[in-house]
Amino acid sequence: MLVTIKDVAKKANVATSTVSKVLKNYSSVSEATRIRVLDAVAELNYIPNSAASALSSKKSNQIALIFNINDQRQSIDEINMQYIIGAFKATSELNLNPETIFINTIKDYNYHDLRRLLLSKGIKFVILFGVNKKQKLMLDIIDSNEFKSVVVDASILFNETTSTISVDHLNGQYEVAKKVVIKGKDKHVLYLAGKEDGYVTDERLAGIKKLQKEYDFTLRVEYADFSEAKALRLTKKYGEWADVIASASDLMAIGAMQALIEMDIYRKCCGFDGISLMGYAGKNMYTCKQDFKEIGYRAVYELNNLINGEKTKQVSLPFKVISIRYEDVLF
Amino acid sequence: MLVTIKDVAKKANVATSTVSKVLKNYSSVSEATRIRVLDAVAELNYIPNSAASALSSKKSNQIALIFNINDQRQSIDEINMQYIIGAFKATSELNLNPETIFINTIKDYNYHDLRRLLLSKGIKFVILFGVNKKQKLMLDIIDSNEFKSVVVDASILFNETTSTISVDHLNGQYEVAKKVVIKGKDKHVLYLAGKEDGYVTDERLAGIKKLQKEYDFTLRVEYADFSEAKALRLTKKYGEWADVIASASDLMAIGAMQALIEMDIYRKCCGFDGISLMGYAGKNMYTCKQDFKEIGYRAVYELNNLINGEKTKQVSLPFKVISIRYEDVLF
DNA sequence: TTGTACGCGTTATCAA
DNA sequence: TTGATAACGCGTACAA
Repeated sequence: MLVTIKDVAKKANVATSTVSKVLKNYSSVSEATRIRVLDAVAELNYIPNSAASALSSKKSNQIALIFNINDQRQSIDEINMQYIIGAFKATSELNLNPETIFINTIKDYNYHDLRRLLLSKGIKFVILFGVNKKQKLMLDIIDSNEFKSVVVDASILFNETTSTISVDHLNGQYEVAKKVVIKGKDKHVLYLAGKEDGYVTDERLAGIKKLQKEYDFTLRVEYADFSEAKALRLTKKYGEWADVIASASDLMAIGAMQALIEMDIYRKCCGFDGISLMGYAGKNMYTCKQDFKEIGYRAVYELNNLINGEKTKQVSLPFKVISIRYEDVLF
Repeated sequence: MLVTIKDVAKKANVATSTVSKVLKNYSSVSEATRIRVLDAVAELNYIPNSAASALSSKKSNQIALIFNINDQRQSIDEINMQYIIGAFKATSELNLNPETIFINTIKDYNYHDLRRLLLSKGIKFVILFGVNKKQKLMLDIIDSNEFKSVVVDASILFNETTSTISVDHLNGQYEVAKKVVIKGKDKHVLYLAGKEDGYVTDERLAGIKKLQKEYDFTLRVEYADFSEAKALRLTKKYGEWADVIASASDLMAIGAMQALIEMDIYRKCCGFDGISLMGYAGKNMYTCKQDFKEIGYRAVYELNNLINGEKTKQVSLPFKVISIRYEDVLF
C-alpha cells in the first residue's frame, strides 16, 4: 500500500536508519549503499512522509505569510498578489513551506487562535504584510518571544526578533513629490495622507515635510485614509486652493485626478506605489513605484536568515520615481 | 518544555486516551472528567501537534489550491486574489488546511514534483484554477486516480473523480453580446476570442455563435489570446469593418476600446469577467461579471463534499450582465 | 466510562 | 560505515 522507509530499507538490504541518512545526504555512507538505496527509492516510488519527519526531527520547514489585507478594494489586490508570488518564488528556492494566512478576512480571529494555529504546525518564523498600529494580532506576534518575524513596511518595528523590509518611504515620497511641487510660500500643496494608523503614513508624511522645508511651500495635510472616494471628496474641497496635489497612494491620486476632471480644473498630481491601474487611470502622473514581488521575495530570504540564526536587520529596497503609461502595462 | 497530551493527562489525572477523546469530542466521556481535562488543557496552554495527529490518524485536513496564473498581467491579479480570498474563507469555515501552489511561477515543476509535494503531505484533494488544454500537470492530476479534484472553469473535464465549477460561459457570452450586437446579415461583429488552448475560449465562442444563429449577423472570429495588446492590434485591423466588437475578456475589450479611441471611431463593445479595471477603463461597456470570490468559496465546499465521499458534480454559478461604472469600484 | 498498549513513519543516538 | 532501537506526540483497538 503505502511505501515507507522500511520498504525501501528491505529492498536495499540496509537498515532504515541508513536510508534516512542517504536521503538526508549525510556523508557517513558508502557510495555503493548510497546507490543501492537510491535505486530502491526510485523503484518503489518512495515518497517521504513529511508529518513523520516533522514529528521525529522536531523541525518543520514551515513559515507563515500573514496578511492583513483590505478585501474591499480589488483594484489593489495586485499588491498582495505580487507579494505572494514573490514570496512563493523564494520559498520554493529555499525549500521552505509557506502557510498563507489572511487574518482579517476571517472573523473572530484572535491572537490565541493565530498563535495556536502557528504553534500546532511548529511554525516559529513569520512574515507580516500590512501591519498597522491597530493590528493588535501582528503586534502581539512581534512582541512575543515565541516567533521571529520579518515585517514589511514598518521599519520602526525593528527589534531583536524582528527584521524589517521596505522601500524608503520617506525619501520615496520626497522624490516623487519633488517632480511636481513648486517652490515658494505662495505655492499651495495639498497632501492626501494615508490612514493615521499606518506606519507608512507617517514615513511618507515625513517625506513631504522634508520637501516642504526645502521648497518652503504652504502645505495642507488631509488624511484620506488610502480611500479613493475620500481623496475625491477632499480634492473637491481643497483642490481649487491647491497648486499641486500629492497623494500617499496611487488609488488616492486617481481619486484626486477624477475630482479635478469633474471640477474641470487642472493641477499637477503624484501618487505612490506604482500599481498597473496607473497606466489606465493615472493620466501620466508621477508615482513612486515599489517592486512588490521583489519585496515579498526578499522578505522570505531575510526570514531564512533568521532561521539560520543570523541577527535581525533593517533592509531597504530601491524605489523608482516614474510615470506609468498605458504602453507599460499593456501585454 | 513542550506541553503534550501526556502532561495534560497527568494534570487531569486521566489517561492520555481520555484527553484525546475529550479533544475530539467523543461522547463516551463523563461531564466531570471532560471539564477536568479541559481545565488542564487551558491551564497548561496545551496546543496539539498537528504532525503527530496527522501521522497517528493517517488523516490530514490538508487540501491544495493549485493555480496556473499569468504573472505578466498584473491588472488581472485581482481575479486570482479573489479566488484565494474566497477559498480561504471556506477552508476556514470547514476547518480545512489550504496549501497554495503556483505551478507556473516556479520553473522546472513537473508532475512528479507536484505529485511528490502533495503526497508527502497526505494531500489527496485539490482545486485547480486556470487549467487549459496544454496544462499537462493539471490534466495529469485529473487523470490520476490518486487525487480527487474540483476544476474551475472547465466543465468539460467533469468525470468520476472531478467536480467542475464555473459560470455558464456559453450563455454568459450570449447574454452580454446580446446587449450590443445588432440583427441582420449586413451587420458585422468582430469577436475577439481568448486563447485556443483555453477551455472557456471554446465555451464563450459557442455563446457568440448561438447568438449569431439567432441574430444572423456576419461574424468574424479572431483569437487575441486574452492579450490586451493583441486585441488592440486586431481592432485596428478589423475595427473599421465591424459594427460591434465583442471580447472574451475585459482586458481585451479595453484593448479594443483603446484602439477605437486611437482610430477615432466608435463601435459598441463588450467584455467578460467584470474586473474592477472596467470601472476605470471600461467606458461603460457591458461585461459578464463573475463573482470570483464566490467561485473560490464554492469550489472549496464542493471539494469538501468529495472529501465526505459524495459523488462528483457539475456546479454552475450565476453571472451578471452589467456595466461597471467608476462609482461601482470606488471606495 | 476509563485505561493500557501499540502503531503511525521518520530521525537520532549509540553501539557494533 | 552500518544497524538496532528508542523516541517524537497522538489516535485507537481492546481490555478493564
